[in-house]
Amino acid sequence: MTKLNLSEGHSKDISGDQFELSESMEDYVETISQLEDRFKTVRVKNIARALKVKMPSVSSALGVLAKKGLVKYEKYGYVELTEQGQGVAHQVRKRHDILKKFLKDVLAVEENSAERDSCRMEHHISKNTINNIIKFIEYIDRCPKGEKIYLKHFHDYLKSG
Amino acid sequence: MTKLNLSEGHSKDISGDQFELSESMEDYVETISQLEDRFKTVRVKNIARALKVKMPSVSSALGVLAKKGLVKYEKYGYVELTEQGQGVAHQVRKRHDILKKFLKDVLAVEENSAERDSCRMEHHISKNTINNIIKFIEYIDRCPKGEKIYLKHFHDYLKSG
DNA sequence: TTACTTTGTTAGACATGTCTAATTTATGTG
DNA sequence: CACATAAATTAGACATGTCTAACAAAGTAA
Repeated sequence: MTKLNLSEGHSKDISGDQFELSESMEDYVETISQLEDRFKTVRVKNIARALKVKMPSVSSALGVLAKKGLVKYEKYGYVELTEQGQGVAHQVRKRHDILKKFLKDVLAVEENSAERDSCRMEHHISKNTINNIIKFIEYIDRCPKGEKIYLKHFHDYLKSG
Repeated sequence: MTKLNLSEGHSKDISGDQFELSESMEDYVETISQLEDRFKTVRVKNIARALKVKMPSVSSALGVLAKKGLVKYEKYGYVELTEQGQGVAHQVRKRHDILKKFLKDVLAVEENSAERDSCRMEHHISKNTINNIIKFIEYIDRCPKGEKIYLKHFHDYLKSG
């Protein structure tokens, strides 16, 4: 099970709606953030490959994100998220991770579907709903054991019918 | 609580992906279906108002949907879903209703957010995930009482913190 | 039938986001 | 240094889906 830092106090500001980013732009920010984590230096080519788009699409997106102040970006150079960009990325990734954890651990959706669905749904989920999902996971994790047993029953039920 | 027909055997074919409809086109089909239910005769103007778009957008969408064989549509006349269109509508609405019920009854998301979120997420949820959600609701509805009590505890926990 | 109102369509602009093809910049090797 | 290769950009096409403005059809009422 993926470890999630649910106690970090992100009950607010998890939806990242103060930047009015399109689904597509959220994906770029999220991907850049993941690449920064993995490789320390990020280039147009890497983003393109990760998102399965061509390089001109990335160039164009970086223009938009730079104008919004979310990436630092000099032509032909490396790509970096600004502080604000990192903030947005954090929110988006958190939504993604929570959703995925929920799908896997509670609804017993298998890895592939959970990843695909959380990728797509993360852009369309409200603050309220994400917060309740966080609470749900917290609740199950914290409560003595009854909840986990019932969850286990459910997962068995899924298999046996 | 909304009554949902979960026993009708829609474990398959709930995602409606055999028509490759865009989010937007799914919304049109869903809305037309709802209007047919409510008013028996559907016109461009009604669709426009329901979806908060202008009439030319509806005209254009109807052209696309007619070409795909999902609506019957003669210029200046009434709009009707074909059999296929009704099939798609049924799938989309089912996804919507299940999602909304889940958000409300399990996660205790309040009506407005639940409606908004299910509207947006319904387009991005896989067959697998929807099926597990259906099973989850079934499970809770059918099991003696333990599960409902834990759900109640969770909802209390949400309020009290 | 004629005039008025409502409804709907067409034409064309615009925004977003993608792509290919052509060009430019950067980089590495002799 | 000079040239080949890889990486990135620009220019421009295309698809989707929206809008406004202008026009056309249908319905209503004298």
